[in-house]
Amino acid sequence: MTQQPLSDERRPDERRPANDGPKAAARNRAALIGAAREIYAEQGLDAPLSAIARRAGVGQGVLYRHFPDRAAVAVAVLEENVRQIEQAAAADGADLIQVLGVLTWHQTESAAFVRVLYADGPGSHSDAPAYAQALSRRVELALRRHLPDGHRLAEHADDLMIAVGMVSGAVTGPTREQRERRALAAWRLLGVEVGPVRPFDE
Amino acid sequence: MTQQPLSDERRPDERRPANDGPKAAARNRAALIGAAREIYAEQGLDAPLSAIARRAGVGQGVLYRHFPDRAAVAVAVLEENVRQIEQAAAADGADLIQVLGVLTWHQTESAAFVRVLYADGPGSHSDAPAYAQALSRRVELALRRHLPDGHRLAEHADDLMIAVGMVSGAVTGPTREQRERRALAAWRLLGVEVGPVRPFDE
Amino acid sequence: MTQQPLSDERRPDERRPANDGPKAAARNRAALIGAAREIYAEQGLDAPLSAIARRAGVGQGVLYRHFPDRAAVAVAVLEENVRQIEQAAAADGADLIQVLGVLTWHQTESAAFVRVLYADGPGSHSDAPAYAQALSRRVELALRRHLPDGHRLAEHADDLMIAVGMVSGAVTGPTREQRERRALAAWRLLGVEVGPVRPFDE
Amino acid sequence: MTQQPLSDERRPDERRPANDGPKAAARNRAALIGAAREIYAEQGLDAPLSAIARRAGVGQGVLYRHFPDRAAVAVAVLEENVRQIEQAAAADGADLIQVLGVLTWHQTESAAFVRVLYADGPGSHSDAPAYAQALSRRVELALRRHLPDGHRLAEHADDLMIAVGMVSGAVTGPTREQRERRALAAWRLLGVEVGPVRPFDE
DNA sequence: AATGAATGAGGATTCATTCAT
DNA sequence: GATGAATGAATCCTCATTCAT
Repeated sequence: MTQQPLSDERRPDERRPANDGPKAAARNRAALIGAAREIYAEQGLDAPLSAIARRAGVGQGVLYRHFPDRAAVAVAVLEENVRQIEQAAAADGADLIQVLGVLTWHQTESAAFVRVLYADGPGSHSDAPAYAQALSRRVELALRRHLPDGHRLAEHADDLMIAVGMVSGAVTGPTREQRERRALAAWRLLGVEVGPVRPFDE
Repeated sequence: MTQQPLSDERRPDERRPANDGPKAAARNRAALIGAAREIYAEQGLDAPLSAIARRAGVGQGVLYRHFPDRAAVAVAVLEENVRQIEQAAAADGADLIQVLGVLTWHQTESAAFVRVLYADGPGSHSDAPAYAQALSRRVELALRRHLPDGHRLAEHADDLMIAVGMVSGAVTGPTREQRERRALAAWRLLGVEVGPVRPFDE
Repeated sequence: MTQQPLSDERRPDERRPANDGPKAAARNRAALIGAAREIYAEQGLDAPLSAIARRAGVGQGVLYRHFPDRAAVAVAVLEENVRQIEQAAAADGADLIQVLGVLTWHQTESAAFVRVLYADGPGSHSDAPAYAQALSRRVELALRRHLPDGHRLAEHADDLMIAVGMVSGAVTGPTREQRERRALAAWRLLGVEVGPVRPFDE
Repeated sequence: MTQQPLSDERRPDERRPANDGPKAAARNRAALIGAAREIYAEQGLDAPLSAIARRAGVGQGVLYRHFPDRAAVAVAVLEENVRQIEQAAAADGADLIQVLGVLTWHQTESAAFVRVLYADGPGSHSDAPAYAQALSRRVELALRRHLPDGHRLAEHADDLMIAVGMVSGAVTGPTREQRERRALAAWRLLGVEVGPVRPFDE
């Protein structure tokens, strides 16, 4: 996901055996989400769905079997991110600093992350905003669980998620490294300490 | 621009005879920029160009006569915003607080403002990012002109524009009022005072 | 192919159900090439691609699935012609006179034949001239295979294909019969004997 | 006409004074024909009319004042060529060889020459073929005037103009020099002697 | 359950032609 | 008469979505 694939082609290492047994469905779903994550990072959220199916090495029909519409794909990608953040929050000895590190990782991984999570302004076709909002809530809960009472972001109710949005807003640039640098600068401007920026893969 | 037009139709009060001769050119250009501003606010930057032409009450060809491509339209809209910010910065007795108020107005006016100005990440096909960057620079200069030496955002070179990006990131929501509330909360979290949020119209 | 269809409409006898599955692919490709051949003969090479798709009884997308661009369609049509010439050259007991007859048939069939094969002058935007040149070479080889050493067109290296171009240049007129008459006159002026002008179908 | 202009821009040396006196009309007509000749050579006969007007340094309306439709422009260009051929035929001491040299010059100058003169096959929208046919006749008369009785091309009635078409068919290639070489090879294959290939400018 | 071809609507773009100034 | 802006029809091209196999 970090290394940029060079083409739209199905990559050889993802070729699946001709085994079409019952486990294929779950495998396809996972392949689609992974492919979508890559394609989104490369082409943005408006990438053609056919590109995602191709990258996943499945037919277009399979994509529709698993996801009713375009938004559902994006949300599924996002859900994985959110689950990682929740896992980071639930891990032994987790604290806000650690969890923010994982959150920041995902913010810098793909601009898509943000555009889905906060897409409720003008321009959102609002087909699946409800679930996106639920995901936003889950992120908030994971963070708030470790938010000390006197923390800068604990003063007003909305401050926590506004800060998350702010950091996302600061995240621009062609490389992940540059985006991480800007994200960290943003947290610094907010006076908030952040742990190592990395995915959660216990 | 703030009040939502009810439909995509050409509004009756803008109907004009088929051909007003050369004098219509300037008028049409202005109408196109105004229409684009509205359409962008309503539908986002990916709105069909035909919708902009229709809203402006002109044929599609006129749009192409004035703007060679999609990006040129967005940049033209943005340029007006930037010019207002520059004028605010050049006004008598202007200070950072006033200028930030005008900047914030435009940030809350349209998500487009930001997506163009900071669109350099993956997903931007930007053929005209150079000019967008120039606009970004002009905003920075206008602000920096009033940035006192000991200011929070004067410490690191990038802090100023990162902060601008952060506030833009915080700006979501369906109504301008809600977006303004979030923008102000963002500036507060940054510890930066902002003047009245309003366009600059001397 | 020789008889002129009366209209651009999809002909009833070619109407097919909406989706015949994968097997339709080959059939559609053939239908497109056949339709293109007709349309080119009627309207010239600049005919709208939509007309070809309509004549073939398929959607526009199918055309783009099979042929990446306008030139690819023309080349596919041409390739069929060239293949016939090659087959005529490879047939038992073939001689130059026979092969020239088949070549001449295709020259009189459609002006398109020539314009693609020799289109390298100003006005050709040719993105795919390379393949067209390869086709030209294949025609040359098929002819040269039967070109006796002392033949009029064996003197200079370019004479053979210049002669082919010359005959094509002579071929004008609204009916195939008239074009054939002129083609034969052209070969006579060149002092070259030509066999019966007919397609090669074993 | 021979040297390739580098751009579509109006060339400085064709800038006309602001003098809009009565002689402007004739001057504009000439400028349009010259511009059309260049544009046809560069872009082919399907070039946009706007490019011709721009190159001529006049508004689009002027083009329509002088020429009712697209074909009329092409025919006007062609007429100049034909007139030169006629003048060459009428010149003192002219013979077939000289006149064919002038004809060949125009054949190599622009593929357009031919496409108009012989465009009566499929693909011609036949709006102005009558006048084109008249031009063709004028070329034929100019040549026939010097055609000796026992000449190769005097045997059958159509041979003369078929030969002209044949040479045009041989003329391909990106540079005039290459086209001239092929034209001369074509005349050689026809057993016809040709004089120096040059325009007629007594 | 998977495949990938086909459909067809939607949007981009280009020009011929008109016409107010 | 000249200008060149505006119109709008025509064409290109791309996908989202369906569906026979």
